[in-house]
Amino acid sequence: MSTILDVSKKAGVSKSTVSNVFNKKKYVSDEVREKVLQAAKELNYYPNKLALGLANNKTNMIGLFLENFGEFRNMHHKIIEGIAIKLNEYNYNVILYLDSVDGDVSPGMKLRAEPIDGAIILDPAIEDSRIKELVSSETPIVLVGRAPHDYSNLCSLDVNNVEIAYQATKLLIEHGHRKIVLINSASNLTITADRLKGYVKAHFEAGIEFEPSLVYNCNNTKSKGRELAKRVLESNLATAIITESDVVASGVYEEAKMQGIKIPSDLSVFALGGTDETLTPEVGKVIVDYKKMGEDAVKKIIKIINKEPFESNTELEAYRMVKAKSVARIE
Amino acid sequence: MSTILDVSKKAGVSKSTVSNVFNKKKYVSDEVREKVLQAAKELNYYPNKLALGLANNKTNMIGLFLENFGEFRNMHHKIIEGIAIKLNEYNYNVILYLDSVDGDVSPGMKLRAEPIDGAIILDPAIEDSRIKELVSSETPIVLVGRAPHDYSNLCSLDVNNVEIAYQATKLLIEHGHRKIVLINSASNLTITADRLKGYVKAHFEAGIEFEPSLVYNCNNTKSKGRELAKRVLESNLATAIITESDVVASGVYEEAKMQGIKIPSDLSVFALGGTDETLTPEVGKVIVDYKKMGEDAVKKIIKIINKEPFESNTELEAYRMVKAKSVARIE
DNA sequence: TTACATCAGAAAACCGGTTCAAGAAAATGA
DNA sequence: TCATTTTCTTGAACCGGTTTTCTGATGTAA
Repeated sequence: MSTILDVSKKAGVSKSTVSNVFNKKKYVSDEVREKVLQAAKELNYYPNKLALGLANNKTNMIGLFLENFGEFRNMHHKIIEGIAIKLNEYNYNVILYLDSVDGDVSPGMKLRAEPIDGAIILDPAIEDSRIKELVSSETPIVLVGRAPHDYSNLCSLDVNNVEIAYQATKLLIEHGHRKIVLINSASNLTITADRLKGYVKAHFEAGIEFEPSLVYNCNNTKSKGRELAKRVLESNLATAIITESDVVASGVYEEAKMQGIKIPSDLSVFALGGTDETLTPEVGKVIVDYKKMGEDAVKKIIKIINKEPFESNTELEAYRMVKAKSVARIE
Repeated sequence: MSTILDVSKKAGVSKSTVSNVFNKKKYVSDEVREKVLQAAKELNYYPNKLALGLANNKTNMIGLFLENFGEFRNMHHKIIEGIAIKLNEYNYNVILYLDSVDGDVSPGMKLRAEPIDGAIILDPAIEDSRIKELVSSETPIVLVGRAPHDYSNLCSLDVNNVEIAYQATKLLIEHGHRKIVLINSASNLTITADRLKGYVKAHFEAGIEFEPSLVYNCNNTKSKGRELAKRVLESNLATAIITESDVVASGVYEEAKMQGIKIPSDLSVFALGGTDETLTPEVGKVIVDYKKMGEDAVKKIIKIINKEPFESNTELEAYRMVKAKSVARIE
């Protein structure tokens, strides 16, 4: 690769002049400009992005942080899609970071001086080392999900998960269910706390005692969902299962089929988060527009970077509830 | 953010000594090392990645290039997933680039001096400006898909799309079909040429004349697939449709439903590429393990970067054919 | 005691850009 | 014609690291 120095030599001018030709910050005579452009063209010159980033303290890169569970979920795919496409419009690129929420950082090894102008963090955890580190390096941050309490000043956007879990639980209770298992998300996430809150609230309002042993945690994978479903179904203690996503719900479906349990006649199922993928019978669920969430996250981070005014906490309406054939009335 | 200079001052040593403490390239006395580590800790110091990249000519970033059609397909999601997770194992990150295949580059504007150690390019086109530019900047490259002819020396990996299209077409011919529409991928892609080749070959072998008007091109989206399906179904000229993906197939399904056309009794459908998403009736298709493709692409690019020996062109077996209920015998 | 390695650490050059202060040449004014 | 301003261009410093070269202090052998 040729450098600005190569161009300047070839054109017989100084580095600064070449820089001025490209950045148009100072007036350069037509004659000199032509020489420089010609030289640049012949040498196939493009300014090195690292050097640009170092000099300008700006990289036009946004970090997207998601935890590495060995597989992505549909939700992640859609958010990545929304973010990447939207960032492209703003002439930014996205860097994916698959970091652990509770990783420890030793000096000089794992680095948090990343070449990014801002960070979008998915699945914020209650104790989240990623947030801690990025805050300490003063990187602009947008959280997709609720902020943990010690960082409630951070910019975030989310659907109202308390409300969603509340509505889902209420729906099942209204259908006569009393033993409702909740297969919640991973226990360290803020969303998990919110969902539990809604679940408990619905029970409380209906005068049903909250039974902690009916609540499980699951790190979002189909196999883990299936494993939990197996335990639940074998113990025969529930008439309904609320799952944290449609992926986990499909694990429940599979396990139910194995055990000859019919949905919804023997068991009702409801998924708290999902995309528009289909199961048979169609599972009742809350469909969230994750692509839009990603797009909105981008709009926010760009505003923060450009120091424009922005709404600190946005509650998205980007979801709708599907009351489908997987929920039956009992008694 | 504190810099190496801040640390060196605080520890009362020179920049180079701090660098040596972290890189362990030269012996530093225990006493001095302790002082430096202490200072670094107090200042919460991490080396700046841009500066590292500039000095070392190595960023540990890989560019993933995909074209921006406004939406990703399942295939893209899975490949991104495989690439991101695998790269993480090698301690690399991935940067997404949503560039146009035929974009033009003006000096100083669009840049191709990206901070990446290598590039993985999806959906290579027959005339592909991304490849051209990256080759000219001597970036290590892996193509996911077949290389265009003028770049046949590039490293690539792909399933055998000629064979897949051939088998699919043959299957339909064996079921008695004579008017088989091919809704192929976008006309500028190498995969499109390969699929057409297989389609033509099967016709030739069966002694059926190839009819160009039965071949359509489609840029991979459901809506475009549906639009084409409408034209095909209204003209009533086919007994079978081969689509380039299950996404397009689902567009065909929707349109068929609208027009009261029954699959497979009125129309057989076969998808050339897809993931394990389900349609009803299950569509006959070739399921490709795109996640594995992504992983293999990573292994290759890492080998190239590390100058280890590697296989230049890999034909993946990461697919299987599903002969499902969407294909019926006619006559 | 002198001669010569050895060694820890400092200083300076470099990676490839931007930017600021300053200088030379041209243009303007008196 | 000379002083002053304006216009264009340059050199040097800077961004934050690494690496090569250099220096001064110590250790060892003759």
